Amino acid sequence: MYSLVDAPPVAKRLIAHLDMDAFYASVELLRYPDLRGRPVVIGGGRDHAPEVLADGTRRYAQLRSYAGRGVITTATYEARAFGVHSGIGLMKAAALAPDAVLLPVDFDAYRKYSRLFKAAVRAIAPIVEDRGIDEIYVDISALPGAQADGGQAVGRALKQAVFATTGLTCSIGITPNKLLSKICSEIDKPDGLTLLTADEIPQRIWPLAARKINGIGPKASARLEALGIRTIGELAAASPALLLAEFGKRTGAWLHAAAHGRDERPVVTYSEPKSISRETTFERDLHAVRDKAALTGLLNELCTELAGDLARKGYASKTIGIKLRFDDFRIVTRDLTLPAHTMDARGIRRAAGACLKRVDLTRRLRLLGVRAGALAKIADLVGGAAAPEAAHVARAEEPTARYELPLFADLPPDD
DNA sequence: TCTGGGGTCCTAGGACCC
DNA sequence: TCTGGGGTCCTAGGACCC
Repeated sequence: MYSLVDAPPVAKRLIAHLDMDAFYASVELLRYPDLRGRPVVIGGGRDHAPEVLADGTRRYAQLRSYAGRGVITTATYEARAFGVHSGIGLMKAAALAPDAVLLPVDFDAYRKYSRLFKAAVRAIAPIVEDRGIDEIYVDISALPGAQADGGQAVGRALKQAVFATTGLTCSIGITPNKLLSKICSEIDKPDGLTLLTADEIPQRIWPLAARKINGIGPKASARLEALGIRTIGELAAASPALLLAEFGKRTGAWLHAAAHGRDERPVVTYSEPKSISRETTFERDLHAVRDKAALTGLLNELCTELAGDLARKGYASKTIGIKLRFDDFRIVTRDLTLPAHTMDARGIRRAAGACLKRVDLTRRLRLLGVRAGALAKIADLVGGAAAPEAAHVARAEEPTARYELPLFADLPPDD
């Protein structure tokens, strides 16, 4: 038998969630420091970049001058004071804050700063899980000194390193798991550092809205509200039987565990992509017959871009799908599993065309997308003995001469 | 003048096989 | 003739996240 008294202390998990503050907007402020302190929103197309005047000063586009279908990607905290936030349409935002500055999105710049801040973190704490361009989870359990102060010093060091490398602030939550850390990183935004232990859950987590739990979205929170459950504490107090009856076995059990702050998911440092896609919303709604040429051109473009993405990332796809959004916002998807993996624009285009034929295209379209799923690394496919499917890879060089493009045709006019 | 683009995961039914 | 089930793949839709 082991003696519990003599056993070495078991290291508790300490997980950090690091979230960059108003990331895109903050990157833009590095470039345009004269905008600091002003309401600024990022979004829309390419046509509202600042204009440099003869005297070297810049003239920025104002939100009131925007016309189009874009949404806000990020807003500075000054802009958020007007009630504008990510996700809302720029037209609607213009009504709320007409004088706010509007800047176009520049993903290349954001990706650059994303790489920089993640590298700064990894230099201190190598176990990092990517959660998109502006946030990460970090397992700091085994870092020197972390157990002694619950991660306080490590958290400060991470913030300091991120700021030193990028000039940007972030907010960090440090708790025993990802679920709680995600909640805590938001508590003291911007530039916050929030530590929480399991025994503090009732006082600090339970008063929060159930919607704060990552995974409870608008639908689930509405269903909870219908049950009289608004806070995480009320969710924790709800009978498991009720949750199971309302949400099913899996989701019901998860809701109960989450409300009690239980989450054993590890920090995952690498995962293979499951799908790669391209989609575009048109400037105006298009009709399959009347706008056939435009739609065909856009589809070809999307397929070509998708093939480029696959090639660049080194993947081939066995399941090609399309996504359509109609003028009434209804979304339809179709997909097709191929006999062999492909990475060829023509092969993708052919499969997308076959998918498209299975959709009623009477209504006008707002969005068109193409997706490549069931991915395999090209190296695994064409590689050595461990690649039984090698013979079935459709190469880009393969002739596809017989293929023609009968898309968006053979349809009755709608008016 | 509503509502982007790129993802993941889950559910559920039918086909097909054992 | 009826009854039974498990497992996997494919497809479509939906919730949710950044």
